[in-house]
Amino acid sequence: MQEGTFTAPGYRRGTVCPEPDVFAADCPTRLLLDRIADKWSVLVLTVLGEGEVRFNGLKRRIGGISQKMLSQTLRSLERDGLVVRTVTPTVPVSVSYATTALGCELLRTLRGMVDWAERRMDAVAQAQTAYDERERRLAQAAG
Amino acid sequence: MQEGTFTAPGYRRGTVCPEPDVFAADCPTRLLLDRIADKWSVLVLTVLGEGEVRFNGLKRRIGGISQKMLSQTLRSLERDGLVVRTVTPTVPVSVSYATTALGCELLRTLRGMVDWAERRMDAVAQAQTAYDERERRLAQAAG
DNA sequence: CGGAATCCGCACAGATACTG
DNA sequence: CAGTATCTGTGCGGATTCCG
Repeated sequence: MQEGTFTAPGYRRGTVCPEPDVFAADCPTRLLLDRIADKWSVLVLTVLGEGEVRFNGLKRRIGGISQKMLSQTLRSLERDGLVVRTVTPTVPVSVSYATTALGCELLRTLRGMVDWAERRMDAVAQAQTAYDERERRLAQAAG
Repeated sequence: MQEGTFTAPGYRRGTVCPEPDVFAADCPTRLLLDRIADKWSVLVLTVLGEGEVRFNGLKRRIGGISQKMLSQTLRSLERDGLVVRTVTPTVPVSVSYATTALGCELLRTLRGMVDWAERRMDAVAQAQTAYDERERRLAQAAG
């Protein structure tokens, strides 16, 4: 097993790549991309971009997320240094989450993706209709 | 079931939301986000951003992708109007993929995400180490 | 309130084989 | 070369329960 110069924690497989390359299955950057190119991560970070939010606030805001996935996503984001968790020892305890500077930096590019989805949805919908129509015709022609 | 003004194909659930909102579990934009905030979609589009590529070219370039996932991802991207498929009737047949204008637009924001991952990997790795160390201490203190 | 722990199903992903 | 078809398993994610 050859050693590379580019290693990182959270990187669990057998080989190490000499430089950052998201296209290499075993590169740490690829594993990182797998985590951030994830719908829940994107949504959580986007909400946190609006300001500090508490656990159940996030859960209420993000439709369809389970407590488990929210918990897992938050822990992963915190471990990667993208989110900070703040515990206020009230009764019952109050826990809030916010983006770090690093998370904020990433968030700028994620926001572009979310905005694009909301802005271009109609164009995508048209493309889908056209595609489905073509498929339908082909299937019919094939009989 | 109330009708909204904002509907779209590929939208299969019971309710319809009146305006684009990625935080609503049943909004078409949310379903779109689920598809593009996906590691394989991001990697495929990123490769295609470099120019027209054939099926096996993509497969070779993207480490760890199975032919099934590549095929599914490409079909989904094509249906959403982000990618065009071109068949050249040679023997054997040659099929190449490229981004559409719409896909190119999305790609600009995706590239930001990929670049960020490669650029900030070291900061993330540091955060992970610190987090794991904190966890280790807490676990030890708890005995 | 903010989780952790447990159980469990099924959809998704991998592997393999086959086809035009 | 560029896929489809089929099978199989497994781990993701939902539901539920319990705790500080």
